[in-house]
Amino acid sequence: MKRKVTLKQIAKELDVSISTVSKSLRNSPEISEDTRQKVQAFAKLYNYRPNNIALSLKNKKTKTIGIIIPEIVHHFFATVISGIEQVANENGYNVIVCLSDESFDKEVINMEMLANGSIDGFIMSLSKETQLKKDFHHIEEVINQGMPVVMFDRVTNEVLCDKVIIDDQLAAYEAVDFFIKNNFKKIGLVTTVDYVSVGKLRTDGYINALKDHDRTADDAMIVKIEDIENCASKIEKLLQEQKPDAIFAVNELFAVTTIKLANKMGLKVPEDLSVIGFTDGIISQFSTPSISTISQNGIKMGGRAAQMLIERLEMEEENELYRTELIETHLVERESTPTL
Amino acid sequence: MKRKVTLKQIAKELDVSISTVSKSLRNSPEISEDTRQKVQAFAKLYNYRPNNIALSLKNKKTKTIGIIIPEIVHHFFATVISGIEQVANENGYNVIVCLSDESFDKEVINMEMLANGSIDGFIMSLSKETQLKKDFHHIEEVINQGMPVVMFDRVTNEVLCDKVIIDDQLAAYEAVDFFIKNNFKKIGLVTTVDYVSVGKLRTDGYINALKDHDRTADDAMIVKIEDIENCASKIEKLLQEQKPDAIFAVNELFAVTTIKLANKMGLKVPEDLSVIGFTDGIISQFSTPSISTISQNGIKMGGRAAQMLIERLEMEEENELYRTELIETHLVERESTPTL
DNA sequence: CTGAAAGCGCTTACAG
DNA sequence: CTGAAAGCGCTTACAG
Repeated sequence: MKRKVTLKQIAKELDVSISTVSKSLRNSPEISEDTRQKVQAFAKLYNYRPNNIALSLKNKKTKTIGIIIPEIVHHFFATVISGIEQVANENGYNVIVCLSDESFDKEVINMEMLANGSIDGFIMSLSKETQLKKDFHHIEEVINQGMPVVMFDRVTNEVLCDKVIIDDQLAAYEAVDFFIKNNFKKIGLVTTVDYVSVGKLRTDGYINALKDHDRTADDAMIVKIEDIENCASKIEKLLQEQKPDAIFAVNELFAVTTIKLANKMGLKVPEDLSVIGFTDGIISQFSTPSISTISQNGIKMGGRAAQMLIERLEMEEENELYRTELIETHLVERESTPTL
Repeated sequence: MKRKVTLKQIAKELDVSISTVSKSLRNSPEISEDTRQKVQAFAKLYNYRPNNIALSLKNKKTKTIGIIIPEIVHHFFATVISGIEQVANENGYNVIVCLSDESFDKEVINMEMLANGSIDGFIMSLSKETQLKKDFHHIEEVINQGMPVVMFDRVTNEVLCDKVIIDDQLAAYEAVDFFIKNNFKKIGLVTTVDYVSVGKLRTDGYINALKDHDRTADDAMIVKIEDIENCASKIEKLLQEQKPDAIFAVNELFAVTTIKLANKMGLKVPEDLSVIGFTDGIISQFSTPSISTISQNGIKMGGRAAQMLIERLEMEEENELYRTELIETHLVERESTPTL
């Protein structure tokens, strides 16, 4: 076992000072060609690499980004991480990932843990519980300490910081508009409870689309789901009692569940019922029928979030001007909507 | 903006030494009740938190685990991370995630980056390219420097370290055995190229199961896929020319693709063709028909890997005795196999 | 051209 | 009971 070698050890072996070794390795012109070469050769031989932790302490920069997301076993969040990773790596940053499990307390604990010097800035998406409580002290505090935060997807207006989102309302509007333009009469909505920010926005988009076409949104056509585990009965009821000819679902899981339930009831998709989901994930692609959906490019979102954070980290002066970037979406037509 | 406060600042404010502050906060009995209280009150007021980086440098422990995986946009790996996270957090560790993107070079770079003091140990699964090249120097080196490594899923015998895997061969054997016992005659295999370790083992399991029942594995019944993008034609050919009544696929994607192709050819699953996949992921659960599969509990795998790593990190003396743990698997019967 | 000193933020053995 | 010193591994302004 050969432990990692330090400047100190090299200095001792070569009988020079630590400063000399350090400068030699950084190619300082202060040092004579001769010793520089000697030191570099030795360092190479022993495979010297500077200790990241020491550098972090010295520079007061860790070159690592903290990511806090509700869940990782969720295709969308996984793609976002992937996007962040890529841009981070290109810029010499690493990422440290913490999961809140949709819990406010875990979100707080994780943020505090990382905020104590482990990272340079955060990229995060709020947990459901945080959105419900509307308590953002932990985030405000971190920002107040001068640590930049970029929020994505599940964001809040109550915190001033950079954000990257899609236009959830518009995207939902377009999905419903598609149904209306194609002569669907009874358009149902399967959405989340209102405190989930993106769910609420998509619900608003649905309602607005109907309004703009002189239809009123009928509460009976709207199912709001709190807990994915127990969504079946509510959706079934909607299908049975209202007999919609189209359903807009605010995520993949709701969409695929709707299709499965429809199948069980003897309804064919898309012949008897058309379905549009949200988030172009693995389920939409591979289920049968494949599901038409609003694309939500997680890779791009993550990439933009990382760029925004890194820009802010490497900015000369502080800048109180925060941006909110929109990632464009579009409707991906697949088998769950008819080809017209 | 109130920057994070340090011991030094507290010491100055309170007109005591840094040592006194440090000891007070750690409740050292060396310090008088009086000053201890004073210091603690002040620290609380200013929300003092020790700097992780400074602690890491001092203790030569970062309390963070490095994870290197081929991809994160892959349900199985996401569940493993989730499992690691949980156990890590319970033990006061954070995780830093790097993706190799199936590339040898990225795997090497990421490992070197993290090995320079950023983490205490690795949990990793080999990239395809690494498995193809069979070059494990980067891993050997890290281990030689005294940094423990735990490999999971895609492992190699050529590196001595702790490992956590499933019995891929046995699991595949059981899937094929299920087919044989239920009187399927023409059992096809959709697998990866041989250099992917888990693919090869599953292929072996398939072959052994047939042999043990006095059947010979017919090469024409086996499709080995290099690149998921171009697998369709090969699978189609198998279905058309060999007319199998059952297919064992070594992952979800192969399984769902097989089913979709079969559907396109007018074959019904499970009536005309039974399919068993591998990895109990989101696709198997939500596709129509839902897919029978060998479960592969990623949460548990990740959890065990984290436990093994943490145990080794917190062990008193070095221990050259490495363990390989098996996570049990079982066949999850769903709609893609007939209920008998 | 080389090296001693100070410092990043902390801990702890030791002196007073 | 308190504090100065040394040290984790590094960098850099400064002295010689």
